[in-house]
Amino acid sequence: MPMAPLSSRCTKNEANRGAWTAEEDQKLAQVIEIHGPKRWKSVAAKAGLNRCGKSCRLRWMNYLRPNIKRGNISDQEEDLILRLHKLLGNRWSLIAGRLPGRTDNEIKNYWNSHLSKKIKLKEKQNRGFMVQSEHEKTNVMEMDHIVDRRDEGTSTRNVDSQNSFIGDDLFNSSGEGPLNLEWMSKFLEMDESWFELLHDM
DNA sequence: AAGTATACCAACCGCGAGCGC
DNA sequence: GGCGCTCGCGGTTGGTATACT
Repeated sequence: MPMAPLSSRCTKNEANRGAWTAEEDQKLAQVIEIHGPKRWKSVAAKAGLNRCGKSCRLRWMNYLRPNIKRGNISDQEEDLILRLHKLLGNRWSLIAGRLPGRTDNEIKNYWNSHLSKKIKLKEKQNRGFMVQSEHEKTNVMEMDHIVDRRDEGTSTRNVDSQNSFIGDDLFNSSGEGPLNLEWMSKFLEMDESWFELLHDM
């Protein structure tokens, strides 16, 4: 396994690791307020933090940034995550970009700890396996609730079939290779209206 | 009450892309 | 064009909280 470039790794001098303290948060926020969220290495140095720039960036992006929403992901947001994931796969930053106030890390965690399990259980149930625990039952019921809402109304169905088409097109890409890159770039340049459709569903 | 298993999530790691020199 | 630096992304780890036995 080739080593990553030295510049991408935290050095021995940047020894402070683990959970951030309130004091560190405050120092970081102060420096960013003055210098802006860029040049993370120098931000870390200016703040007098024994942390690498990467760590500072992550802390800012996931916790200290203004307008961050934390916890309590709503049904609507969950629904949107499911749809976007179906469409985009594990493109967490893109998905997060469509959920104001949510971070890629939070969505990734939410997916890994909640949604992926729910989906597996749903598939298990669809294959005819018994759902045994109360926890499993709750998960399946929640998935049913989301699917039911998605299937309400003809306009929803129409949009859903459009999504399916887009998703299939996106991931099948004329049968060769994992992605149609030309299509993907067009998709990423799409205006907001298509995503508003997702919100309205 | 104590030990163990599981769930959750903050933080770290490695990699690749973009940019400037 | 090559090199080094910086940034952003997605995968993974590890600590803590909670549930279960």
